[in-house]
Amino acid sequence: MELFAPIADAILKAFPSLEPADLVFSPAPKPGMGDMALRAFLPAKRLGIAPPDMAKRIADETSFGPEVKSTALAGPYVNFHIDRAFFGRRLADHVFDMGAYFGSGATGAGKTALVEHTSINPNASPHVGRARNAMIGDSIVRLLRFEGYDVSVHYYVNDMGRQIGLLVLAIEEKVGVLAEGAEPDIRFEEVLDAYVQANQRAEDDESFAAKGYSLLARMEEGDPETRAKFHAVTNLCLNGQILVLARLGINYDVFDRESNFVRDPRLDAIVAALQARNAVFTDEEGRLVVDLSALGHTQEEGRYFVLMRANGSSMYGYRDLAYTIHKMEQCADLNLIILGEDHKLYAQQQSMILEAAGHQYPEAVYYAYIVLKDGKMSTRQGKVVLLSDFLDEAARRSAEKVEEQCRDLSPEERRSIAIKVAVAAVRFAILRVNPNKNVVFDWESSLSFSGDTGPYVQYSCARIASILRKYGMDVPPVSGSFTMETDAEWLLCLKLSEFPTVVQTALSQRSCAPIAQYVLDAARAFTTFYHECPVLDAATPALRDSRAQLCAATRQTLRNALGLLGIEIVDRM
RNA sequence: GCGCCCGUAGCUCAGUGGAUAGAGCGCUUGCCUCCGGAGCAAGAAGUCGCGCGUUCGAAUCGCGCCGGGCGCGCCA
Repeated sequence: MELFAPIADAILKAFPSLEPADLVFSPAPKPGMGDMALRAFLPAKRLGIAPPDMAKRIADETSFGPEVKSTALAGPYVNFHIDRAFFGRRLADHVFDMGAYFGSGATGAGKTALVEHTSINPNASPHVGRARNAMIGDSIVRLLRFEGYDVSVHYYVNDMGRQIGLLVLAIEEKVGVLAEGAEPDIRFEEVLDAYVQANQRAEDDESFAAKGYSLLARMEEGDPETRAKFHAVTNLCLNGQILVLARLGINYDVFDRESNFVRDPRLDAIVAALQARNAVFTDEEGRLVVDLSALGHTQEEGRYFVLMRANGSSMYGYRDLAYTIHKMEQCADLNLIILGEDHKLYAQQQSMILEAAGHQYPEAVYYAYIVLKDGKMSTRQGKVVLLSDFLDEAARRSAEKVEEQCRDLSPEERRSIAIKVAVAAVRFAILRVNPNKNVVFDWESSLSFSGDTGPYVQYSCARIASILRKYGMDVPPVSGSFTMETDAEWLLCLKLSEFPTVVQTALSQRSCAPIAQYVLDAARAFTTFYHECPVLDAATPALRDSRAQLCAATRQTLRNALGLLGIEIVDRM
């Protein structure tokens, strides 16, 4: 919010050639130096004078209102001593007015967005590496919705391919022939083992691998019996995956099946467009190959992109072209896809091919992998930490804590709290790091409940709830006066006022990591306030009311910010 | 080899041109008759990978190295 708009307006009145964006306010390095500072660099550039001179002119030539008590020059900075209570009142009013929307810039109002994320192969229980995609995607979805976008969340179900063919064979050997409409007699949790075994066997046994290919070929021809087998297996896996992801609060609107895009008529137009550019050829072994150098690709690496095998079956990347066109047709405003960094070249190739045919590729958001201490995870090799195991352990640990802290609550209430705390620990641990950094997975640090963690922030909220319970009303009355005595109160105010800016930063970076960082800063600012400023035992009733309002404003801000991360606040924990 | 990403305290990470580079974990020392100790206060710990440049000013921008991750024609 423009907390300092009254000050900015006064300066703009004195210097009409300045733009509002030139006036950047920030906290002073130390409260003793001032309540907040204005940097003179941008205004100085605008007026073509030296920053220290600009600072002096602003201080001298602006007629400030009574909310400015004094100014002090410090080189290129103007430090302000202001009426803190005036701005505290302004901040609290604004937060209460906006409520659940405090922080939103409403930049998506009237717009639609389509986000594809997760899109795990339906072959086994998801591991925590895959979950990074889902959590990043889900948080971006929450951010876009907060900004007012009408968002549709898509999950691409890769229900084709050799891997699935092999899995079908392996499961049939285990439980008998898969028939149309019948549920396979195998639990979701057992599929990972079957998948690992199937891949191992395909490596060792050529005839088994060949059977996988021929099953895939029948699938692609549209053979109804084969389709039923594939669907039986992929549905089992997809349903299992959705349940695990739902535990993290991650949900989807649309499931798009790859098998629906096999013989898509739109693909013919693409090949025609490539032919017109002389960018596609059939190689000596009969494969249909795109030569991207004809489309402006300059490197030798990634120059060739195979669309179809010699036996006439299509590659994943071919079917994906049709799917992308399908998505783009549905949403013009903002079309995002969350991809692992290993897909960068692939996405570039897809983009070039589509552009050659007059289409566009979505805006890609990349993330680096979560790796184990001894290398990357691999579902195919069974070298994974399963998301469900990870969540179970997080829930077990938080339940232990809640048991000892909340004995007066019912078992159901305690369970609900324990789950929220576990989700907070897991989501926060993943989301707080910059997505393009590798994360080395470590059970202890990602399940920690103390320090820079989601539960630490929830704990601040629980303390606020506790104070407000004793204070006696949910939201303190908005009264005309506001009282503020300490630096801690003021610094908390400043921190809360930064939230809308942080949301815009996250939006432009397409990352919720700044939100996570912000939430920690805000919780720390609150904790300092909490220790230095008694609320219920405040010296005067006016101070007590003001501090209670600050508590409520903090809780609203934390609730909104944590919501973007998919973390719920709790009143008890 | 080529392309993209990363390199900041012992460890995990913030800090996308501005005041003395900040947190957490771990370590040392204190703090629960005091609104919740999942917490707080204090201390020790840094050639911001290395070098050269741009700038009044660089952890931040450019170039070159070094180290790590990912990718580079019939996997998805």
